Amino acid sequence: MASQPNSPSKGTRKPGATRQALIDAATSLFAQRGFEGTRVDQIAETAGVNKAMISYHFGGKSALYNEILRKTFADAHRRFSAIRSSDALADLRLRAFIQTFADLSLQHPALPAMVLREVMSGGLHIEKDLLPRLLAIFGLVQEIIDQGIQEGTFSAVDSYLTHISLLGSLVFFFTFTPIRARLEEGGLPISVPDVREYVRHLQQVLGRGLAPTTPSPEPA
Amino acid sequence: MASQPNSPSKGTRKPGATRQALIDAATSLFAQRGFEGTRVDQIAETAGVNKAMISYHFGGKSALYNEILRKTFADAHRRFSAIRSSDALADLRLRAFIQTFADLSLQHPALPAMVLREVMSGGLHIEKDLLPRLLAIFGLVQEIIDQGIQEGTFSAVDSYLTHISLLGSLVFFFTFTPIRARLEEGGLPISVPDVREYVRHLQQVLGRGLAPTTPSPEPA
DNA sequence: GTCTATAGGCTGATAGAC
DNA sequence: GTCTATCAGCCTATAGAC
Repeated sequence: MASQPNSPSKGTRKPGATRQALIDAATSLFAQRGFEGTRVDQIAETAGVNKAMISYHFGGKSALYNEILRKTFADAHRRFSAIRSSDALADLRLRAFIQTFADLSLQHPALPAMVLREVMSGGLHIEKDLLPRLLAIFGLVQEIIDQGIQEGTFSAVDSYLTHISLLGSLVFFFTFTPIRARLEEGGLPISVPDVREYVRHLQQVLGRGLAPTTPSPEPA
Repeated sequence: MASQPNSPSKGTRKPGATRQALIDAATSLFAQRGFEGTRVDQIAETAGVNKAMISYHFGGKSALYNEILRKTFADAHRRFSAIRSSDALADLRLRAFIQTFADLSLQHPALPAMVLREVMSGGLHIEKDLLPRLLAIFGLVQEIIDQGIQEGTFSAVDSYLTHISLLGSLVFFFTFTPIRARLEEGGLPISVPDVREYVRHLQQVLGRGLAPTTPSPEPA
C-alpha cells in the first residue's frame, strides 16, 4: 500500500505526500507487528521515502505512532457520538454500535489491533491525553446496556461484563480475519468470513441473549 | 515472581531451578510485553540468573518462547480432550468449555495474552508443529456448536462466527482484567470483576442467545 | 551448570549536503 | 523537504574460566 508517494525519485513532491505515505505505511505495519515489532527502516521503505523523514515530520517513531492513534480515535469518537446522542431504544443503539464498529474497522484496518495492543500493554505507548478517549469508546457499550436494563429492553445482566464480551468478540474477529489465510496454509481450511454476516450474527445472538427472561408485553 | 531460584549467589543450585526460573520470568514478561517487547536481559534479571543461561538452556529467546507455548498448550490440550470425548449435550459441553477456559486462564495467566498476540501476529513467532495444536483448541467450540445445531439444542447459527465470538470474549476478558488497575489510575473507576461471575454471565447470555427460536418440546 | 567478558549486528536518531 | 552518512546505544549469542 502506498509505496510510491509521488513520481520523481528526488526533489519536490506534492506537499504532504511524504507525511501521508509514512502514516499509511506505519498504520499498516504497526497493526500487523505492533510498536516494538515495527522497524523504522521498514516503515520508510514501505512508504517509499527515507527514514530520516520520520524524525523530520513527526519527531520519532513514538510520535508517529501516537499521531496515528490520535487520528483513528478521533474518527471513532466522532462516529460513536452519533450513537451516544441518539434517543433510540437500547436494542437499536446496541445494533448501531456493532454496525459502527464494523464500519470503522473496515475503514481503519489497524483499529482493532491497536485497541488490543493498547489494552494489553496497559497503555504503554499511548500518550496521556489519548487514554480518556479510548475509555470513552469503551464506556459506550456499558451505557447502552444500563439503559436497556432500565427500559426493560434487556435482562438484568452485568453491563461491564457484557461490554467486555462484545468488545472482545468484535476486536477478535477483525484481528483474526487478516491472518486466516496464513493458518489455512497450516492445513486447516477455514470458511470465508463476511463482515456483514458477522454483524448480523452478533446482533442476533446478543439480542436474544440479552432479551428479558420475563418478556414485557410487546405489541405483536 | 521467582526472582531467587535458589539461595547461593554462585555455584550449584537445585537441578532445573535456573531453567524453571527462566521459564517463569519469561512467561510473565512475554505475556505483558509480547515477544519483541521483551528484552533477554530483563528475563535474566527477573529470573535472577545470567542471561547467557537462556542460550544455554533453550538455544535463544525464540526457542524459550516456543518452549513456553508448548507447555501451556499441552496442558490446555489435555484438559479440552475431556470435553472433546464427552458425550453430553452441546449445551452442557459449551458450558464446560467456558469453565475450563477460565480455569486454564487462572492457572496460566499468560495464556490469553499469548493466544491474542499470536493471533495478532499471524503466528509469526510460533513454530510450525505448534500451530495445529493451537487450531485444535480453537476448533473445539466450533465442533460443539455444530453438534448443538444437529441435536436441536442450538439455533442454526454460523459455528465459525460463534466460536470466534466466544473465544474473543474469553481471551479479551482475561487479558483485560490484569491491567484494569492501571487504567483506574487514569481516572475511570472500574468495578471489581469476578471470574466466577463472568463464567456464569457468558454461559447464561450465550445459552440464551443460541437457544432455538422454535424451541423443541422439552421435558418440564 | 553457571558465570564474565566480549563480539557482532541491528535500531533509532541526527548532522549536514543538496 | 529530502537524502546520505554516521553515531551511540542496545540486543543476542558465544567463548572460555570456574
